[in-house]
Amino acid sequence: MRYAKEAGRIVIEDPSEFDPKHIFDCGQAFRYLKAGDCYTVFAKSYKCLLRNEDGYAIIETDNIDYFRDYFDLERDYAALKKKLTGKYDGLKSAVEFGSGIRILNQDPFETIISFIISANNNIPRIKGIIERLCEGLGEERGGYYAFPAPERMCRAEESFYRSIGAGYRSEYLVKASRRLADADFAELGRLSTDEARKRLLGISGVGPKVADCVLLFAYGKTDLFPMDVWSRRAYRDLGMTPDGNASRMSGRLVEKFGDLAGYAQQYLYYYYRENKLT
DNA sequence: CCCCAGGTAGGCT
DNA sequence: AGCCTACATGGG
Repeated sequence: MRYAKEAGRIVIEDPSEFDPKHIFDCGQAFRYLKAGDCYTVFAKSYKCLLRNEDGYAIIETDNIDYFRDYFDLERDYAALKKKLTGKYDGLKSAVEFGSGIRILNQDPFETIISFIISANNNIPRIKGIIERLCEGLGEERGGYYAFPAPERMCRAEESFYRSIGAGYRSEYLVKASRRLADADFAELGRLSTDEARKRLLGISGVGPKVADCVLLFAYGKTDLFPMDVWSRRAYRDLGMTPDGNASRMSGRLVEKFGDLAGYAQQYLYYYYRENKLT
């Protein structure tokens, strides 16, 4: 995608491949504030502002290199969408609807913890819990808080996680952060999707769905298809027969879409959830 | 009162 | 392996 780096900001000339609403309303990240068409985004210990200016999309930040990678700016989403809609039926309206989506490259630890919290929960609550988690344990960064490091989270007690509203997931958060306190997150990313998934499934609170979300939203693995209630609803529209087993359905979709499966899932998820299609 | 939300763990067969 | 249920919490 074409963009220009300037002092303290990135200017995206063709915002048809970059729409903050699509990027953040598609449920891959939870730490952002919306004010009109302006977004404030927090990731790891960094912050950026997204806004429109004369038809340009602007990313304002002190950490240009971090957010260039975070927003996956080197990838050609126009080509990717063309491939998806050209090769497969039943994706056209979903891809058009979420045309400005980008799959983020998020911090692995933050993503694991965030999606443990996401289990059997709704997005406004997830956002609130994560916000209180950062306020309680994150480093103060001048007006906002970083996402807490594993070494800090593993020193907090279960009662703290209860107090911020994490409910029964509090026990998972304690166990997971202890497990991850000395983890090599980069090494996990060098494994195959299946090997990395196996490792993630060993973490308390991480099941198949959370593992796939972490692999997709933090490690850029796209030969996977996280199954949830909305993707399930999309299934029959792809001309396939749901058999009730999420693992098998996911597997068949990966066979169908290959390395584009993760992208296909994200367009479908956003389209079906946003339009409340059943 | 009910049902639902980007599911998972533990127990049972 | 696969199926079942409890699980905190808040909103509709």
